[in-house]
Amino acid sequence: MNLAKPITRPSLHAELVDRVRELIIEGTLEPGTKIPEKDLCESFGVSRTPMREALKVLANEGLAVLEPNRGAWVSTVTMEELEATFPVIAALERLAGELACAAATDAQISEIRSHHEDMVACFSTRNRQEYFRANQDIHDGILAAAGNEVLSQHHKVLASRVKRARFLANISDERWQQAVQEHEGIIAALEARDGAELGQRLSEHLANKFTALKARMA
Amino acid sequence: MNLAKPITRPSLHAELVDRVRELIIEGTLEPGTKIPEKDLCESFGVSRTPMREALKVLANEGLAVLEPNRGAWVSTVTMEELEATFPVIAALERLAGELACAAATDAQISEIRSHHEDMVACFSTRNRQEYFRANQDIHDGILAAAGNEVLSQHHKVLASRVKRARFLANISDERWQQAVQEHEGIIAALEARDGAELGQRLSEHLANKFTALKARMA
DNA sequence: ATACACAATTATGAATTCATAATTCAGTCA
DNA sequence: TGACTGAATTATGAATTCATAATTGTGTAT
Repeated sequence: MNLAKPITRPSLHAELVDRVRELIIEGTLEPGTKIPEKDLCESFGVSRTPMREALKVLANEGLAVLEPNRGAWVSTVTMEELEATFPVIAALERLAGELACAAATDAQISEIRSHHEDMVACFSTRNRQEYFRANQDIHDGILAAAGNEVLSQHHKVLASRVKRARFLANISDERWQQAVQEHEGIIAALEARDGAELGQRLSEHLANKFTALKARMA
Repeated sequence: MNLAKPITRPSLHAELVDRVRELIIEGTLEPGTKIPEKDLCESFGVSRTPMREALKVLANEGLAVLEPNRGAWVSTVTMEELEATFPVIAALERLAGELACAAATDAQISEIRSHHEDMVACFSTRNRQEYFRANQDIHDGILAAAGNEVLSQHHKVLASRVKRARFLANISDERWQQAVQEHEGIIAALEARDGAELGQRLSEHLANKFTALKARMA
């Protein structure tokens, strides 16, 4: 018999990991600030036990820092951390590009193209918010098309640490234009299913993004 | 005043994460078996709270699987997981090779060479145990020489998931010989500080290792 | 006022307790 | 014997409690 899927209630701590992670990534909990354990417990209507379990997991992912006897803090985003993180993301995206060219379905590729076209439209109206969403959809789409769950997981963790850097959005129009052009090349390589080329372009795209960021900071 | 470092007692859960992780990696806790929460608590002389916090972290790393209301289990090592994991490790080692060639000190390089020579000696006497240790020292050394903490962390998590596959040790003598030769090339590229070459060789080394493993399994 | 000492308060780490779900086991019936 | 039922036991998830560390607040002396 196989009438229905087994009922699985997600545990509190797993739910909290996702919810609090979101609060950190989208910036409601700001880098460098204390994570108000008690307040969060009250907001979510749970006791301290599952919340503290969740904070340990988030600390392991690098989004929180636990100070002995002083509680949990949202980790800061330092230039040194970004300097170390970008190349790793680039390496993973390079692999994702190579795998995606081999494994993507035509439907996946055309879906990625449609995100690309959305993104270009957002660029023409300089709609930053929606541009970033479309941009992320493209990169997520390539990861998904690569069909490697381990790769996706690690990329997600690393991307979450970078995304919190609000100043990333503070891009010059010149660099913005360049980024859109790089994306044209990325889409072209994907549609040609040229894995080496796509990997190369994705890697360079990340490197350029970081170079621009550093220039902007200095 | 700066007479001494502040005293920091590691929290129980952090200590437990490391200790239980070791039990899983070295195989005392076998893949697919139940993690005896109560017994572990008694062995370590702690209550269930910090142990359960540790298990959540290990589950997040992929070493354990939590089944709702049924406790924690050591995750199994499937061929599908290895198939997904090896390319990611290869991508990270490729990056490590590139960075190491640029950043390694001469002392680090000569230390890696000495591990290499140990390894060759172990090969000549077919000492599997020590060979694997020396082999790991080489790869860890390259990661350390790369000087990228984010890279090291993610490599460590992925490597820990693979290391538990006991059958990895079950290598043919032919493949073993080939692996030693590949290592010669790796050391040569490192000493020449040819990053692209080293990255390429490390990546291929991993790919060959996995190909040999698959052949052995089939 | 300002710096300090010390009590009161609060937050944290970890053990314990409690309700509930899963498992084991004895007893019953075919 | 072997499958089923339901009580007893055990394990799990989560709340609560408790000891201790950190912080805050108040009074005192300079």
